[in-house]
Amino acid sequence: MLFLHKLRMINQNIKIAVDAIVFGYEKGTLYVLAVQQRFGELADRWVLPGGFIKDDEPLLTAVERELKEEAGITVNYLEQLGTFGDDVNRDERFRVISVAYFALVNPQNFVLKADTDAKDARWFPVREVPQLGYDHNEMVNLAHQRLKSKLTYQPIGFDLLDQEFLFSDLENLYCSILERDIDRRNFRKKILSFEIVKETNKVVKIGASGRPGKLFMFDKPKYQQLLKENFQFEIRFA
Amino acid sequence: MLFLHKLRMINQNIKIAVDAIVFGYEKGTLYVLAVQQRFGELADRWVLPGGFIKDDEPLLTAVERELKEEAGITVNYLEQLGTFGDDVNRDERFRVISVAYFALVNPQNFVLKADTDAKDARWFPVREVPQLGYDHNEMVNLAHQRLKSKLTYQPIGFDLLDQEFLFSDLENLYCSILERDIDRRNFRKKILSFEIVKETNKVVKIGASGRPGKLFMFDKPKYQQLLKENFQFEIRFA
DNA sequence: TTAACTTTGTGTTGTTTTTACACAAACTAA
DNA sequence: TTAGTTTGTGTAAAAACAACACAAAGTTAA
Repeated sequence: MLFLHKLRMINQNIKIAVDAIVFGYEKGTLYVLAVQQRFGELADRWVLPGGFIKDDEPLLTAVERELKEEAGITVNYLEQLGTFGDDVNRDERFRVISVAYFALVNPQNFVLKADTDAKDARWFPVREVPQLGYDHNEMVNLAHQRLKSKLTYQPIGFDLLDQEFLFSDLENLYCSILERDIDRRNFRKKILSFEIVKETNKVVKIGASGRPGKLFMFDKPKYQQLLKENFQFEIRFA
Repeated sequence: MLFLHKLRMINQNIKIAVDAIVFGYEKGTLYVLAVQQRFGELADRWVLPGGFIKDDEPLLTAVERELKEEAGITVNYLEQLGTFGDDVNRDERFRVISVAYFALVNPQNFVLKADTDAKDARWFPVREVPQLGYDHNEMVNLAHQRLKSKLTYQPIGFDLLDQEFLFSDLENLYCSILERDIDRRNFRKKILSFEIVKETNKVVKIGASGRPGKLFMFDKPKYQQLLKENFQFEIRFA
């Protein structure tokens, strides 16, 4: 940290922003949220939701606020991804350092309402994200990698699903995000062995064909307790 | 990101700093680098090396510069740890958001020379780090956890050792940092199975007793090549 | 009502990986 | 030359993983 005698010399001209990479998942496709700028020379350009933080505002609060303002959503999972500040010209106007956040929403929050600040807010399939402003495509890529790797060592997939889900939903989520085949029996065995999902006694049929399936839920309290006991979630499949 | 019509409203009063948690390792003990502030009301207080970034300076450059200035060292490994900006009063003077970096040095760089800005620079055993200024103890804890977990899935331990090392050095490093016993035979088998360490043909005796051992080296090019081929480093022991 | 189709649900076996474990070789110091 | 220290090495039992197929419960259409 700087020392007091230097204080007078501090005259930084750098702004701080937050940006969020929000993932949503539906029927085998992973989506990323982007918003369209409303004003300025660069209006109409797609970017990640985000914005400058206020002087007295914690970083996390700023992200949550921007997500509300620009897309009208509340996320299910939120963690810091990383801070982008090595490219001094990443913003064309003046120097901005941005703290990027990684977020997941479940389908309940999948409905968007572009609000005051954004002209539009849309979900893009992660493979079809258009060119975004600033270094936001880089952020998306980094977040996408993070999602893939976290999926294997943290039970984070549940945050992309409804509270109650079919086992096949979970399995398809893993298959499609990790882009590999998974043996249904081994997957089920593995997940159940952790004892962090509990079976409801509801049975539903989804598509209009096939045998109805049981609904399951993530048992979060149980998971948190297991964590204290040195439990390690991990999924690795051939 | 903010939109242009709002530009006039941006008048952030927040400063940005970087801080580094630098780990060194010697003879079974893990050390963290701290510096003593030289000036100001809070002189003499121990803190992590770091400081404010310059307007046109990439974050990484700023950390490297501060490490040079305050402790006269160059690190062996450097990555972003996280950004601390949720506690609006983490700095008692005014709002500072700090990007924390995680760094490793090898014993060559273990010699410190407190330079212009710091009164003193010292290695503290990680278990005996004194109370530091700001939220720096939190940073140390987070970095310590990161080190422990990274050790198991990235060949990062080599960055804490001399370029040439005995197998027992590596083993002891793992034992002491992860705080668990490791079976010497299984460990050696595992590491060798990755084929990322090569044997030199030097043989040395270190302490003045016992059978001399071969020196080994980390084969970084080989490792980087294996990475491209989907190689996964991983160490997990009972 | 039955046959064809779709999706859920379940066990076993062979293979690979992990764990546990002990003794000889090379040197030093007394 | 004996006792002490550190390096170096193999095997067997246990656990985890991978591969694999068929019956049950429903729908739809002939």
